[in-house]
Amino acid sequence: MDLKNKQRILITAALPYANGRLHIGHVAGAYLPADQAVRYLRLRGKEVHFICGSDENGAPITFSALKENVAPQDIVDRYHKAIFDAFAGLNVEFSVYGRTHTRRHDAVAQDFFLRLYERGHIVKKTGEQVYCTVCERFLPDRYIEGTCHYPDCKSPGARGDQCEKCGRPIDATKLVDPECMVCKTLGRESHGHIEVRQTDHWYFRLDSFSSALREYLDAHPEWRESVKRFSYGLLDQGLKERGITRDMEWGVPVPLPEGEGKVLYVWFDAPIGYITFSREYFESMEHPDEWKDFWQDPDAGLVHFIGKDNTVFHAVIFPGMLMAHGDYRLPDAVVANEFLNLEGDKISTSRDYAVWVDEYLSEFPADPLRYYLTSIAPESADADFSWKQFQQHNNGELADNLGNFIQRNLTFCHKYFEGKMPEIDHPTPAGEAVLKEIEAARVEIGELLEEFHFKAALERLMRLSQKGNQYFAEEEPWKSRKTDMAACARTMHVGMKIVEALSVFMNPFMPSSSAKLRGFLNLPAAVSGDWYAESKLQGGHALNEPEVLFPKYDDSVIQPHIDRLAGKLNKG
RNA sequence: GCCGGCGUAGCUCAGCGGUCUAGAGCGAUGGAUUCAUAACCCAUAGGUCGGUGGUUCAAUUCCACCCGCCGGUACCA
Repeated sequence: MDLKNKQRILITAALPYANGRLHIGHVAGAYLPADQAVRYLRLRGKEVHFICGSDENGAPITFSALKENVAPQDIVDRYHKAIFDAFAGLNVEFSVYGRTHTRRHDAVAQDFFLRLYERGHIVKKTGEQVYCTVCERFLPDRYIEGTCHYPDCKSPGARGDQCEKCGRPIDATKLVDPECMVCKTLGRESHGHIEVRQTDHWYFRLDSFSSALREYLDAHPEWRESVKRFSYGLLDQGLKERGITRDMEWGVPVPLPEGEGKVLYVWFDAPIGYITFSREYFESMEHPDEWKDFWQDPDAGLVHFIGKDNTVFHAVIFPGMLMAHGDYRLPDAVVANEFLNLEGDKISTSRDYAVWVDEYLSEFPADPLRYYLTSIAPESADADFSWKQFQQHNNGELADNLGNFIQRNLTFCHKYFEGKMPEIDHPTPAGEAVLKEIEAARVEIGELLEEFHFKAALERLMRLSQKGNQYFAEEEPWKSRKTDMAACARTMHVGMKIVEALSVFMNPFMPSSSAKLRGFLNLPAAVSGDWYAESKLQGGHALNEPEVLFPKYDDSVIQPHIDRLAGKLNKG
């Protein structure tokens, strides 16, 4: 995605919906790859800003508030903080983590809406919608249930958007014996008070950008297959006007006189949040106009990281909105991951069938999770998280391969070289080969990361570590140190170069372990701007005392997690 | 229903514009070794590449149909 030639890059990660805790599916989908890209690009000396924040509007938040008998603001305050803390614990470090339920965001989103309105890209239409007379509000289709209106189905439990039984789309206004799920959740009588009422809404004329959007996709053959397939699929079916307003109080008010009691649809305002937060960020940096460099100047880079469920909004609708507005450039890339399952089943927040980040972090450090999630990253197909496999990857790869390689080198230097980097006159041919291998890894890991192939990049890193172990075994420094210290030093000097290189290459994937290792090496932790351009570890350099970098976890700490999830399934 | 994905060694997966005797990691077996988190290193293990048919000199890789899972279907975000 030709980021190589871009010096200034803005990266966004999908805005988490502030209505629940953060789980591993979210992390693997968007935030971890985005964070790794940010860290890598910075190592390459790019100016990178990482934009994210809470998506705080939308109907589900108001329903959560009803359920808990608190204000919607209480809900978003709670989860905004919880999610931010979880990110911090995982070392996912944003330049800014904003929120959308603010006056400022209202203003930015309203301006955006008005611009489209004035340019004729938004039209008002009157339609029928289901209304609950007890809740005194219109309901999203998902929140009513009834009997399927297809004569050959007539199954109960059909939702307003789709019949669970026959799978066909439902016209919510035609459901038989509709039931308000909000009332039901709140323990109220849920039948008999659903009406169909007329209401006005504004629609974004996405259809008028069909050909422009197709050209946009055509210009990006390098995007991931799944994103292209999905987006072209939508275009082939024919785009429709999208309703972008809702009858609610909670959200960004529609900035029109007739818009009383209506707000912008959450998915219209959410991506505009990227713009709001960018502006807030650069204002806080006292460069209030600099956001324009990234949103309007094609020389800068703009990349969105998302989960595949957001593809329609980021690859089609938002670009359409930006086109309609006219002042914006289009994103260079939309990087979407597939879904992460858990122990073979779908992650389900409502059933508490998930690995929550805060829960994980109360017991384990961030890096083993970052490592495992990257090693199974759902880049081209859905992947499956299993605790057993987490344990195996941690113990067998992180600890036994990478950690042990580092450990054996460092302790060897401390035992037989007085804690110093061994001095060397000249490397052996085998040593030369290893140095070339380091350079090859540097280039290849870099290329893979530039193309957002995080899983392959991590595998490449691990192969370097394995190479190091092979070298160590072949050279047998434990023998030469008894007979030929100069030969031993030649071996260890080169081995330590691998350790040093790993300390840099590890950084995007496992930042805190990278920093720790840099500490053992007595090198500056911050390697910003330096993708191992040259070795800083010269002969005689004093090393610090190492500790075990990646401890192993035995069954006693893993099994309870497996049991907990199995319990959730049995009940569900 | 329609659109899309998946089904490859015991397990988890690479392989997605037909060239090698179909690969990797883990697991298993044998060997070597002791610097290291009983770690590492070497060797081996022969899986009808979901099924059937077709195109082709040649298909896991292309096409058709079938079986089994899964996702989307635009007011869930």
